[in-house]
Amino acid sequence: MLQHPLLTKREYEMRARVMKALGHPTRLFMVDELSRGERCVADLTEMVGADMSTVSKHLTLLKEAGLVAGEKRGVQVFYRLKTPCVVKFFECIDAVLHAR
Amino acid sequence: MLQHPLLTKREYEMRARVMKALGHPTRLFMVDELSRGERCVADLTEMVGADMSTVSKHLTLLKEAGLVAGEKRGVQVFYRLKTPCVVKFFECIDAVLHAR
DNA sequence: CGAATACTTGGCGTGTTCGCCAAGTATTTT
DNA sequence: AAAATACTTGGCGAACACGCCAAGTATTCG
Repeated sequence: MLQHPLLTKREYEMRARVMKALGHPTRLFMVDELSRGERCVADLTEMVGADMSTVSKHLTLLKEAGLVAGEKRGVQVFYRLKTPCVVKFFECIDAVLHAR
Repeated sequence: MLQHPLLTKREYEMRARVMKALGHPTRLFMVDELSRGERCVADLTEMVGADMSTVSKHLTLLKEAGLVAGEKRGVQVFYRLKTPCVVKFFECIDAVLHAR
């Protein structure tokens, strides 16, 4: 990374942060689910089967990575996928998995 | 994840493992570099600027995730990218980053 | 205003990741 | 066979991630 970096160190760090955000089964599930439409935290919590605080933290992490956005409507917060291209990752990942 | 999972829990775990492997700046750099052609560990070590043992462990992790393959030739080990489609992730990631 | 609902945030224990150093293996060279 | 090169593996401390519970905030409803 010292000599002739293709990108800067900081750029790789930023990219890594996005990939890291997707590196958890629960967050991957939520992204998959959000690709079908917006969901509120309570719905996701029920689907995931964890504490709501845990789900909320996962969503915060995804939001900080720039992958989702949340909008408060009344007492609920609805999350949606900001960058649907992420869904295309899955095809490639499955190719990786099947090639083993 | 309990009710009506789009995929099984295990499938999300397997996918997460692949994404996790890409969730580190050094590994992301190496994948990027390997997309240009095979490289031996010493070359990558010099580029990354870390201990060779560290780089070797990163490569092992990428290999276990199914992303790269290593081939020993003489005293060197050359790594190559097994699934070039991973490179396409970067476009989307940058879209995510620029959309913030 | 008080209670209820839907979330977020703080804190904490546990487990995982990451980096280096040191030691081990394998291949080539002398 | 000994030395050198190119790795890999083990071990260890520091930092980070993850889960739950408890407490806090915000909005709505009676």
